[in-house]
Amino acid sequence: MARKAGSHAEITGPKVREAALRLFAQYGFAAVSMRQIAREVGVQAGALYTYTTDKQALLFDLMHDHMGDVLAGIAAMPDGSPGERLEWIVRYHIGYNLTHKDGVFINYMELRNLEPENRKVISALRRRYEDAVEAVLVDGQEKGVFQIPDTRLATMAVIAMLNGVNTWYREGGRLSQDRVERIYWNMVRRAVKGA
Amino acid sequence: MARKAGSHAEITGPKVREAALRLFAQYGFAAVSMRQIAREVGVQAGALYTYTTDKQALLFDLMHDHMGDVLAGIAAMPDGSPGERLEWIVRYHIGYNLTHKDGVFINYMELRNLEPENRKVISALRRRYEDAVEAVLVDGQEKGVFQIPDTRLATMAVIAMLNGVNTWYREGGRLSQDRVERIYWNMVRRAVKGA
DNA sequence: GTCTATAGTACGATAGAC
DNA sequence: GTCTATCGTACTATAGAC
Repeated sequence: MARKAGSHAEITGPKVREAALRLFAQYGFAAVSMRQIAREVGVQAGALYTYTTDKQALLFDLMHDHMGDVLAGIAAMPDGSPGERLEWIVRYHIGYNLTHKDGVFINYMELRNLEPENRKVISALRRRYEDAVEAVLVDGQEKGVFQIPDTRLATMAVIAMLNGVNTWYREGGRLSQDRVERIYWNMVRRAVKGA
Repeated sequence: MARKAGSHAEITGPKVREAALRLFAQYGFAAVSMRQIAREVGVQAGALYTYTTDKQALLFDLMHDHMGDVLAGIAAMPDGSPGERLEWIVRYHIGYNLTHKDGVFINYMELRNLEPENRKVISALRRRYEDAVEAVLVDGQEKGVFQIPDTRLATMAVIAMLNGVNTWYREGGRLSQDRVERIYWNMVRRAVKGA
């Protein structure tokens, strides 16, 4: 116990990632120093480079893993009618975002701090998520249960609307998460149905 | 002409602000140095401090002026029915955002880089904008032309949806700005009306 | 109003000891 | 695997000359 130096690979690795995720989300990638991350973890700055080749790779790995998680989640969408699947997406998106605030925040704030090749990778993953949402809208449109003038715009509109929840929702606030999900589903449902 | 040093207060001041706005929007406040701004303007770094007390004040002034402009715009909303006013807001919001991309971007990305007191000021101005939008929803609700389960959530949902346009809209792309405004108004209209 | 020069600090990353 | 020490660089902001 309490030794100052030793081998802690299984513990330190995840701690570095957790600290970086939290600090990047709070202050922004450019504003956070490697020394600051190290202090949070409880090691010296040099020790971080056992776990990441450099600061850029640390950011990219966090964003990449986040998108993998998001995509695995939406791939598990149950079968059902277009309406049922769209409601599932609304709830999944809000629920996931509220339980992974830091990852969500970084993934849409720090794209510009990725080097071009890394940015391409993350953008492509994000695009896959958008396509999964749009596929449900297209299906509903073809089946005649949705009336959507432009499924691409509707996709972007729905995602932006749902992302907005993270900017104001506070646990223990005026509305429960379930109530928020219901209200948003109500608005989305009406927006994609005929007038 | 071509003198290296001289008095250019009327020219340099605005140039500093324009350069800072553009660079902060592109790379983020924390990632941009005063030297970088100076290089863009064509002066030495020290000369910037004639126009701003420090980097923080430069950011705050840009954000503050942006919000003043936004609020002056929405204060000029014409009279009309709730539906007419909401349509006006949709078009104003999209149009303003697309013609002031950098200011919009900074104002919602750089809040966390403001010192606490400055942040309070900007947050209060943003809140005034939200309140102006909500007032229209409340009016329509009271007049029975809107059916909205929660006007505050609907306000946040509408604003988030409209903000999303800036993330994907490209001039000369698939859709004209007017077409985008129509489609978004169509979705908003349906979202706030009864099913 | 702008310049040059600089004080004082912090940064990312690496080398070598343990 | 982590430490200490450090290289080379960059930063914000200020002082004083012009």
